[in-house]
Amino acid sequence: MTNLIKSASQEMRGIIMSAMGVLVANGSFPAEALPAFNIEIPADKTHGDFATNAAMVLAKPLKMPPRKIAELICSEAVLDGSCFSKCEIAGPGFINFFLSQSWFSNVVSSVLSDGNNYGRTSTGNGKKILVEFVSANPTGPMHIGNARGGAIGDCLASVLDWAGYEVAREFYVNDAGNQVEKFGKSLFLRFMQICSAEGQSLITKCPDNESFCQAIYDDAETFPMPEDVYLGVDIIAHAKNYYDANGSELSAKDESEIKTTLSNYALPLNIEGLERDLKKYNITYDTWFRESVLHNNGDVMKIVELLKERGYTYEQDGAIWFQASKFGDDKDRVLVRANGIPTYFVPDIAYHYNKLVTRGYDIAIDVLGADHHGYIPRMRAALTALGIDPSRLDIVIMQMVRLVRNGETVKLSKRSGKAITLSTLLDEVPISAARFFFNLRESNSQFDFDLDLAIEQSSQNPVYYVQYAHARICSIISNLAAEGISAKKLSDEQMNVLTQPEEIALIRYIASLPNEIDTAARDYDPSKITRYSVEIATLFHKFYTACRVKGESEEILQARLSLCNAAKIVIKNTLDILKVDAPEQM
RNA sequence: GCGUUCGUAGCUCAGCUGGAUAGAGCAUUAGACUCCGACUCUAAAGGCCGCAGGUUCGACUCCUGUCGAGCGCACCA
Repeated sequence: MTNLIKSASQEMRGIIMSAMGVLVANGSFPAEALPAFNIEIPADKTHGDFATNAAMVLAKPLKMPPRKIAELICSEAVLDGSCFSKCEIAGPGFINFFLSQSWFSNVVSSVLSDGNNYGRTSTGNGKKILVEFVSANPTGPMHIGNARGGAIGDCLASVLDWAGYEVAREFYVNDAGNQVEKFGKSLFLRFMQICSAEGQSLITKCPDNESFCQAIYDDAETFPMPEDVYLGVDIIAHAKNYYDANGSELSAKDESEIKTTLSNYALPLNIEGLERDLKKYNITYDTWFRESVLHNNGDVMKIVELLKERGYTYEQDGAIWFQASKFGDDKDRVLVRANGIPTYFVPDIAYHYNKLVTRGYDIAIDVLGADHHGYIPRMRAALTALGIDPSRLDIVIMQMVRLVRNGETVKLSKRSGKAITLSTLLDEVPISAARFFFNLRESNSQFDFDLDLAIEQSSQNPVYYVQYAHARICSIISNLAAEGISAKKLSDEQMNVLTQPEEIALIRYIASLPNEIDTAARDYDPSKITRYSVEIATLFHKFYTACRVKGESEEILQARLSLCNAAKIVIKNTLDILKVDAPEQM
């Protein structure tokens, strides 16, 4: 739980505050409330490790030039016994503070003692967060958008865990409602086609299932399908598999029974498939929450009743409406259709009610595709109407992924039967690379997934760059071990020989990991950690070319070996957050 | 039309919720292994931060307008 950047920054604030206290006491500053000032980390390290704009914000109320104020503050700043070695005035009136050598040494020893927990913070204070992501329809395989959602959601959950939240991962299974109806209808139609004379003759022509399914799919004239059903070959395959196992007997039953039977047969298989594919992608969920539960236990209708009781519903054209516009939504929304069936909105409210009230999570996060962003105000409106603080629901929107192959965008369509599935993607692209790639950018920016590039496994994919840094460190350590040299535990004083610019730059960045985790958690942006890992690898590679470990004097060698071990820990920890392998050799 | 996300180097993107001379990677050019892994490193070149106003000591960052792109705007989910 060490965050040396944060504690240094707090120490600096204390120094400035007491300096200003002295100045007020001796009459140099007025006793009135002084404006708030910032402490920041300058991009340019010649401007110190920390800088404050205190003198500049004071200029106006004190009617004094900022540099003059800065001089006064600096003259009263007591650095003895602090982690700072000096402070100076620069530019228009910034006061720049420089960290002492012992601070840097302390960073290395702290990392070594925290080990695989280095970077963890307690910012979340054990708040319970539920992260729901992917939640793909169980009516078909997952596509590339789900792959992005999976990588983002899973890593976001890790980041929050590292930031001290109590995190659970959940998959919401839409195993009820309209799309399941549609699923049953699609299976029914395909099953009847298989049992038809045309289907039977095709079976003799195509003995293996793969070519059979493709043949039916391709021949839309002989085997026509309506617009509003699922057309993918996976549907045909389910129908064919059922047929292979049970024959055509079912086709004599009435339509609704066929639909139910086939749906009950195929849906569990699909859900197992989702679980299997996600596991392959290194994602395991704490819970798989089924929508059907909410229908069966009466929660869905209970929501309608609750909203009615509170007086936020009305009837119009035979439907029951929710006054969403009273709570910031664009317009009112239908809860129960004129035909008596609730819209998807109601079980969704029930689901969020279940998360936040029944199960008592402090915060629920949904990772959703950009095509769902319009749904946020309506869900917040519903929560507000139910007396739940809507800020407890946070939505992470991820923009669409465009798949690029040979420089051309591949049209994504669940219905075409040809969409690239998560499973086939992982056959082509290494899992680590895919996860890393999908977390390289903010979720809220659209990007092109260049299939050729990802498959190529070239060094353009930064995951290899980071992994190489890790392997390189392991190699240094094992080379030294072969000579009988192992790392010793050093005191901070012994570490004070780490003064080269490359060493200092590396240590400084190592020290910022806890901060980085906090901001990634605050912004719900795991891509910050991905970029952090690339940067730490860069700084290590630079250190490596500038500073030798092997062959140096005992004291330098040991200090650098400690630094290598610290860097290794940091790379390993960040890759763990991303669930990317940290290989010892490549 | 309304809402929403976005527009930064030739390309792909950072820029820490207002700070100092706007940063990386790829691509281009020129260099570095008798030495811990060259899957690496050093350097050059590359910019009206979409455009126009405004707010202030100070704007890529905040506000307004405008142009361009993606995504939404069902008694579908």
